Amino acid sequence: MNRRDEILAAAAEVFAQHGFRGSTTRRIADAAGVNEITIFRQFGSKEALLREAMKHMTESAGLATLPEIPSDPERELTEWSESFIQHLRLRSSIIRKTMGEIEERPEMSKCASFVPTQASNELCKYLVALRRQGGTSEKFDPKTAAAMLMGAMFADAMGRGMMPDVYPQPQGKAAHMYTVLLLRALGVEFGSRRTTNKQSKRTKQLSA
Amino acid sequence: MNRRDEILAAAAEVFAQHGFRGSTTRRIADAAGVNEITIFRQFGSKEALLREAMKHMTESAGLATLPEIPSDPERELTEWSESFIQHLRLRSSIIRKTMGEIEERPEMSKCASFVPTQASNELCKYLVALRRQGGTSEKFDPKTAAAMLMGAMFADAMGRGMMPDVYPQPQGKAAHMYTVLLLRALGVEFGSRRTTNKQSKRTKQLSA
DNA sequence: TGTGTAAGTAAGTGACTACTTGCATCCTGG
DNA sequence: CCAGGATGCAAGTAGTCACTTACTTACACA
Repeated sequence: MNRRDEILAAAAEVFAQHGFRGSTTRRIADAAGVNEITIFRQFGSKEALLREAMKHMTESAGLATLPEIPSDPERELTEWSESFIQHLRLRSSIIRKTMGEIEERPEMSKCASFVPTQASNELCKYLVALRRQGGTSEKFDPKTAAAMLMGAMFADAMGRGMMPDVYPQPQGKAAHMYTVLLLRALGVEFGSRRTTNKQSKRTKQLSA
Repeated sequence: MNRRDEILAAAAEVFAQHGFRGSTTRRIADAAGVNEITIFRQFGSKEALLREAMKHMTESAGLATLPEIPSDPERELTEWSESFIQHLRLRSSIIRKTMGEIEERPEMSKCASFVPTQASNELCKYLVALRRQGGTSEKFDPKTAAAMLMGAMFADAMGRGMMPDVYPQPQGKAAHMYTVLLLRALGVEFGSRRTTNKQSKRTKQLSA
C-alpha cells in the first residue's frame, strides 16, 4: 500500500521531468528507492504504472468553485483565477509533457482534458449567471470569454518560465490583471476602483 | 545542398510527430529517403541535426506585422490575430513537442521563444500607439493585454484538438472573437457595430 | 582518363531498454 | 514457531539506440 503510493508518486515525478520515453523503469525505481523488479511485480508494465500514476494524479486535483449567485465578481473571479493559475503552475511540467505526448498516447487525453473542461464549465456557468443578473453591460459569448481568461492563464503558466518578459509583472498579480481585463470586456462595473459614468442601460434588474 | 534540406525537413516532420527521443536516426533517414549514415556524415550527430532543423524552421517563420499608426483597430488586429493563430495551428504539433522537452533541452528555448516574443512586442507597440492616439478609453497595461490575447490564441491552438467543446465556435472566427473581447476591455469604440454613449473623457487628443 | 566528393551497403559496437527467472531475505499473522 | 507474501539481488534475454568502420558506387570536373 505505502510502497505502491511511493512508486506512483515517484513515477509522476519522473514523468514530469522526462516524459514517457524518458521515464525508464530504472529511473522510477531509483526515485522511489525501490528495486526495479518491484515495479513489475506491482504494476505489470511501465505503461500500466504510468497510466495509474496519471489517474491517481487527476483524481487528487481539487479545483476551486465559483458561487452559484455572483455577488462580488471582481473578488470572486480573482480568487478563482488565482487558484486556477496556481494549479497550472504547480503542474506546468507534467502538463507540458502530457501535451507533447498526447498524439502518441491518445489514451492520456481523457486525463488531460478533465480538469480544464470542468473549470471551463464552472466559469461559463458563473458568467451566464452574472449576465442574467444584469451585472454585465456588453454582449458576449460566455464560452469565448471563459476560453480567453483560461487561455491567458494557461499560456502564462506554460510560458513565463521560458520568456518572463512577455508576461505581466509581478507574477503574483497576473491572475488578477487578466481577470480585470476580462470583466472590463464584459462591461462589469467595478465597485470601488472607479465609478464609470455609463448608467445608460441594463441598470434595471440588479436584484437576486 | 538539396539532400541536406530534405533531411532537415524530414527531421522536423519526425520531431513534430515523435519528439526528440522518438526521433530515431532510422526514422528520420527513412522519412528523408536517405541512408542513415548520410545523416551522420552531413550533421555529425542526431542532436546537431535536430538543432539545425529547429533553427532552419524558426528562420522561415515570417510573421504578420501591424501598422505603425492604427487606423481601424478591429480590422487590423483581427487580421493580425488570424495570421498568428494560423501560424500556431500549423505548428501545434511541433510547439507541443518543443514545450514538453524544453526542460531537458534548454538550448531549444531560444528557438522556441523567438516568435512569440517578437509577436508580443509587435502587439504591445500597436496597443501603445492606439492608446496614444486616444483610441482607448480604459486604463490598461499593454503587456497584460497583449499576453491575454496571445495567450487565448495559444491555448486555443494547443487545446482545441483535444477538447473542442471548450473553445468558441466556429474555429475560423475564434481569433476575431478574442480580438473583439480584448478591444472592449480596452474601451475601443467600434465604428459600425454600436455607437456607445460614453464620450466622457480622453476625447481630447485624437490627433497623431 | 583520373581524381575527389557525396552517397550507398553491410556489419558491428557498446550502451541502454523493458521485462524475466531463480533464489535469498525479511516481516507479519496465526 | 512457522507459513506466506512482499521485497531484494544477480543474472540474463531480446530488442533498440546512436554511432563507427570498411568498402563500394555514381557522378562532376579538369
